Amino acid sequence: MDQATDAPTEPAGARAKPRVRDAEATKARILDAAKREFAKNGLGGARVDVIAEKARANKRMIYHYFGSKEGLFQTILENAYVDIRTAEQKLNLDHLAPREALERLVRFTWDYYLKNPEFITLVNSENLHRARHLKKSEVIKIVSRKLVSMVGSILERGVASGDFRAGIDPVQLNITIAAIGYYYLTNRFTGSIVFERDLMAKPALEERLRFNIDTILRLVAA
Amino acid sequence: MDQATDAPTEPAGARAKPRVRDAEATKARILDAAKREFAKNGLGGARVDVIAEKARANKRMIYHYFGSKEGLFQTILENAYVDIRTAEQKLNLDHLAPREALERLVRFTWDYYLKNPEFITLVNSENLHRARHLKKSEVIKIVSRKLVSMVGSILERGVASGDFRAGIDPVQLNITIAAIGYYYLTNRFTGSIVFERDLMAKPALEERLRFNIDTILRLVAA
DNA sequence: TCGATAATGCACTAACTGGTTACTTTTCTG
DNA sequence: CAGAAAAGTAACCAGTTAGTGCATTATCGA
Repeated sequence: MDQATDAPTEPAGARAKPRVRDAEATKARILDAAKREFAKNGLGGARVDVIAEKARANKRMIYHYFGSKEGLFQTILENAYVDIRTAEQKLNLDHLAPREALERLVRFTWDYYLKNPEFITLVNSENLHRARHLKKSEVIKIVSRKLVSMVGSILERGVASGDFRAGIDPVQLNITIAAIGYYYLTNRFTGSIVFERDLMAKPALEERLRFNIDTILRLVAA
Repeated sequence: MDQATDAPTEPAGARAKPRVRDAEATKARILDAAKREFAKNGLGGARVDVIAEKARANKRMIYHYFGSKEGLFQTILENAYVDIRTAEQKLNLDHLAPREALERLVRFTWDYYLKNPEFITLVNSENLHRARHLKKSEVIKIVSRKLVSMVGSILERGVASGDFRAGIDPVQLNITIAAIGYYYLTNRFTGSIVFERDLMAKPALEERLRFNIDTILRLVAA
């Protein structure tokens, strides 16, 4: 998706000819534009014409490559999940002390949501549609299992080292780690009104991250 | 909204004449139908014609009473917030021991989300629209302050009694209590796929509530 | 009982929406 | 270099959408 495809109008360094037509680049531009549009307006609110325009592509191309608006959404959603799960795996937490590993995971989850706000909105949109698209995906389950087992092994190591208490369900912990960051950020607009403070101000964000790390460490502490 | 208005075609007990025309009842039916539709499909996805039909009212009535689709949404959103905040105030937690009071609040929040799933979806929809409608509301701030001060006083009492540690921000605690329930329920569809278990099965719900109470009590414990 | 007012219904529209048909242009292969 | 295949375009379509103009009907106070 973010491969180094040349802009279609300028010549590449290696290739002599400028590719005026570049299927991969067009596809990538469509996916990028669509991710933004779906994130901004949801599946129902996003407009195919707008996506085509922002992708500097013809609407027909969207139907050529992705079949339908929903097909496009499904691709983007699947990519979004694979992206975050891949990034998590790269954290390499196995060689860290259990408490340190858990803190890193909480911090990563928070930072990822902050830097990729479209992930949250896409997931929200998918849940509004009762996970209709995700149901069809097989790759989701595979990458998700890795996350659960990752948290599971941190918990195990923590129990063995005496840092964590026993009997904690990795899935519940996983959900909680996601929840305390996700909720804060997805509801940042209503939250800022309800609590009468700018939840997205830098000090507020830093305070929340500290609070979240604290919450999780207290939750697992022996 | 849920006042005992007579169905427009049947005679009331006290009133002799059947009110063929009943502005309040029509309004109430529109609000009820709209709440369901907006919750099911979001602001963008909801259809005014469908709302009118389900409310057994003419579409013209919606524009007569609420001005626009967005005006209708705003009314429903405001009502939704007032409803939950009112229910919270009725909990009367002041005379309970701090730990007991906090557990009750976590339990109430969870139960409320479970019984009123449309609240979550309405809030999600409003955040997709950057709280455009909530911004215009004044009553929201008033009812929200009561919630924050309620949690604040539980915390104070807990610190005084030696049950809770000092220095916890009531707003952060509030957000966390909401988050651990809200996230689980709003993402129940994708969550059930990602974690390969039915998150809405009765034992799963009970387990989650127990886990959430535990999370909050450990978070505040001295 | 009458007339003002509020409630209601029908038919309409202008703009939009996802999706398609028919066509042109570029690229690649033998 | 021919011509097939792939990439790309513009105009269009049928169905939908929020919103309205206007006539009608019920209610209620005087």
